[in-house]
Amino acid sequence: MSDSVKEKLEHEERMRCALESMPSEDDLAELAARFKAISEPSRLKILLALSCGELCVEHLTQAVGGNQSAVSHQLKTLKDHRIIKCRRAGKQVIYSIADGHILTMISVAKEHLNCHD
Amino acid sequence: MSDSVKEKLEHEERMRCALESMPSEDDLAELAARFKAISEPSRLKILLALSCGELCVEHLTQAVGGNQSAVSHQLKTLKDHRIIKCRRAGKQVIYSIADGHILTMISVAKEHLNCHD
DNA sequence: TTAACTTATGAATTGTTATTCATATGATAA
DNA sequence: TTATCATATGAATAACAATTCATAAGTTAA
Repeated sequence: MSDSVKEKLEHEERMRCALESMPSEDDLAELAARFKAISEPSRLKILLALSCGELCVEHLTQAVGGNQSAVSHQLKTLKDHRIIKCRRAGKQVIYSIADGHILTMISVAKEHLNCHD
Repeated sequence: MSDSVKEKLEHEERMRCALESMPSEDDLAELAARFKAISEPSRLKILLALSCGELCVEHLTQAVGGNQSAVSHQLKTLKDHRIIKCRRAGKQVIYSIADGHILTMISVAKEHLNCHD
């Protein structure tokens, strides 16, 4: 079999893989929305801060250096997409990273920074 | 030491961690921009397709089911952020995932889908 | 139950990003 | 060198998201 024919077969095999393993439009939209929730500097800052452990809104506001209202909106966005979760402790609401997958993402992202580029 | 005092100290320790480990504004902006590049349904679709192996533009266009121009713009965005890379093979340009970190991200994302939520 | 504190929300403005269409560029083969 | 195929780009419109300000809602202590 010639190289170019082999290559063509390989490409077809990959296309099959790509088409078969493609998630549904709904799953895809949700996944994309979750990435988008992470992909905003202030919200990413919040997540990096939370990767050290749970924090209340006031502390998060200090950590990201914004104003309280903005941070609260950002927290809502992250919570709506189940990137973070929260619990109440008296007057305060304490936020934390929702699950291990998200933490892995944030860690990989951090690594990426410390890598070289 | 009372529990509430212990907790307060813990929070202060976390704040220190959060503030100290926070990347520079530039790094943060770049990281966020890279997440944003991933966080669009068509671009995510492209990346999921490429996680099966390299593909040319025409095949990618079929895989994401869009039009050629749109896909090309999306590829440019991904390439500009070094999420994907490309090589030319005759008339065709063949795209692939840029590095292992990105592939890990995509894999974690896929897992997340197959998990339960 | 009122005052003080912490967090959340709605609405408006402003800023960003995606998609489309038309066309340009780059590569090959006749 | 021209015709054809594959991909890229610019400019415009259309869709979306972020930030701010004002204010509301929950929680505690006096």
